[in-house]
Amino acid sequence: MTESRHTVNIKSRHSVTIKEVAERAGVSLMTVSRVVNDKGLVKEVTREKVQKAIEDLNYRPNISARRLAGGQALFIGLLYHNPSPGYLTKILLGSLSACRRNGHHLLLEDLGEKTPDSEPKEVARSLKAAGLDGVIITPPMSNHMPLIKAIEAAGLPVVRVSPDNIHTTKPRVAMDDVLAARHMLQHLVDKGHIRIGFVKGPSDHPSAHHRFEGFEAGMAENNLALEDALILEGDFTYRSGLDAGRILLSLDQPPTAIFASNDDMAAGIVASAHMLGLNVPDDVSVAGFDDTELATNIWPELTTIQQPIVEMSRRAVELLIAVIRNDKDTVNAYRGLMDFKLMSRDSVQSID
Amino acid sequence: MTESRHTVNIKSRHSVTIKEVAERAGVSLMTVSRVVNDKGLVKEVTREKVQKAIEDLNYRPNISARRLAGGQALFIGLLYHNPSPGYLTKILLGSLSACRRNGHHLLLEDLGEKTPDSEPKEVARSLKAAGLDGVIITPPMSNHMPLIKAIEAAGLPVVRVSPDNIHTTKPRVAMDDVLAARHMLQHLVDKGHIRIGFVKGPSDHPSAHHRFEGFEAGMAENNLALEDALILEGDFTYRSGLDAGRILLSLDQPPTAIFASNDDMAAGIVASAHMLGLNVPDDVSVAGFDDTELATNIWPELTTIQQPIVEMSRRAVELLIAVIRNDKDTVNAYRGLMDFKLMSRDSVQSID
DNA sequence: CCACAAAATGATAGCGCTATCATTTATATA
DNA sequence: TATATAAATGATAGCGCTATCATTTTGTGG
Repeated sequence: MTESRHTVNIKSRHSVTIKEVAERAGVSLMTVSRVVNDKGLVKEVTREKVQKAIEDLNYRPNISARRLAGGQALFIGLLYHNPSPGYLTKILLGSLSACRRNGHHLLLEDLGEKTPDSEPKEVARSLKAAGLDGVIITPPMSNHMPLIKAIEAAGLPVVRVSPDNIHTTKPRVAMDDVLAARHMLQHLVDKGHIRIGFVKGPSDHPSAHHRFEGFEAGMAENNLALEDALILEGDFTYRSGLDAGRILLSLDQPPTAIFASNDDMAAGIVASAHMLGLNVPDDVSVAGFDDTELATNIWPELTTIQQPIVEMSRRAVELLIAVIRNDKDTVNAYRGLMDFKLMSRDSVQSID
Repeated sequence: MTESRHTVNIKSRHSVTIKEVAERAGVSLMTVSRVVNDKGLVKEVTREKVQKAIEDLNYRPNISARRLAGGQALFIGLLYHNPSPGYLTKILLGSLSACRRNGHHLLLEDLGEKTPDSEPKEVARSLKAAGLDGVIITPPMSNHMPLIKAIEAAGLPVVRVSPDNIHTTKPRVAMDDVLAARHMLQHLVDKGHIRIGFVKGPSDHPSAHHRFEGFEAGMAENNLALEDALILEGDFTYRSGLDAGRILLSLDQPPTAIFASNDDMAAGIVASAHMLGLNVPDDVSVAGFDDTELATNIWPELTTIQQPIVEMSRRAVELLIAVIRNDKDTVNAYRGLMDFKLMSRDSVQSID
């Protein structure tokens, strides 16, 4: 903050226009616009003069004027269907942030009211009729192929968030569940656990396969044999975790650690341990997946895999813009899978 | 959808302008604008003609143009600090919806990075400098009086969401915790419960007082005596619910129902019951408050009080706009407390 | 110094709509 | 019928900015 700034009557965000900056810097409107938009073709001396005027006047561009004049504002649809609130929050934060930065509109579309199973074509048509330029589809609808095909057939570009087929060549944003599950398994092995139980998600759910695949790969890497009695299947609910935990912890030789395919089931397993008078993590360590709100609500807090949801949704917006703009460089730059994070908390400990 | 619509080449949302509607309806731009904005001074016959043209062409106003021309777009700051994700989601959905409908900008401000306890004036100054027209403050910051006073002193109108002092004459949006708690207590009594335990929130938290006040009032209305041993204090965490549940359920005469001041503690009480080999709700009914995600994640699902958060945040935006516009009628219309909803689920049952 | 090309800068119409003032039409009254 | 008033409609400048074309400045080579 320069001293001269305190003598300027700053009324509101919209009072300082590009005209005033131009006058103060002694250049034209267009030169200010070029500086603001990093357009090049501006001499460094001139640029510095303009930058100073911008700072002195606390100039902020008027987004509405930019959009109207530039005619470049896109309308991006974000489709969701019964997400967990924690997941939707992060999706919203990331996508809103990316839209704001790029001067685009984000329109939320809750498919819960639309019974998408019945009429994919009708949904696609109404999205098109709403004037959307492209669509981001979040789980679980990111795996609903009839709907996706209908939207693409309607001529709308689509970016999918965490589709089950992460190897698709179509635009998608995802992290690697297999690698993340291997990482968690390795974490348990590094803590000395050898006898490790695993609770799968529902077999009709491909992400459940990916997580199990990572568990299997990690066991193989550590030359640990899979034992059928230690591998059960749940349905991603707390109740199914309760049931699985009761079975695993009642074995003659119970596991010293249990890795559940999501946090809800992990929380149910913790509750089962407590029902059986066991202490977590002293008697059994429990790990989850997803880092939902539940993971830190219960006691002890869960060790789990955190998905970078905010960053994924931000990237989904940027990828969709690149697709719409036919910006192949950016599309290619975003092919990679995103990093996850292992959140080590109180539900896992080393074997003494 | 009329038949004639299918013969129109609809390119995108921005292709149909007010000019095209005017031509089709045989009126001026301003007449279309008046119809679109419900401005009055338009004959019914003319209005119908314009409406038909709007529908035929699927005209949608260009928000950027409206904001730029109208010069009425406000920048509304939404301040939050470590909210639960479920809470923030609903706040976002409601406030975004209200902002979109009114053509205003919503700017999110996460106070978590700003250590608001240290510099309320600095926070207020930066909000003002960002060009905001007004601010919505969500819990827990809606009770941070130094910050609120600093923001008001900086000349920014403030609307608080769920402040602890719901009787304040300053603009706020809230529901009645006392009445809601009375309602839940009555629900338990109507189910035949007489011996009812209560777990308070932390005594330095005014909403905890309100909920206890409602419990007390409901007990008095039903001529039920308060028994000290049945009333404990937790700190709104799952762990404190575990502890309180263990104590209450180990009494010589345990309660037949326990009402916890929030869902986290209620979930901990359910876990304690399970640890003690008790069945919920057969052996003890458990009720919570807030209807957080946790309430339906655990098993059995909690009977609880649901706050109308989406509607509250929508109203907060509209109230703030009314304050900024000095629209006293609307400000007065929004003085009332908002309705809650009792969500009756599996954790409470009648005494046989 | 001159000619030419490239870089830098400037002027302005227009983006879609609305606030405001001007004009036209309809209605009421004498 | 004439006049005044109210209701309804229309014309247009301008909101803040950018795409585009025009003009000026600078740098290079002969």
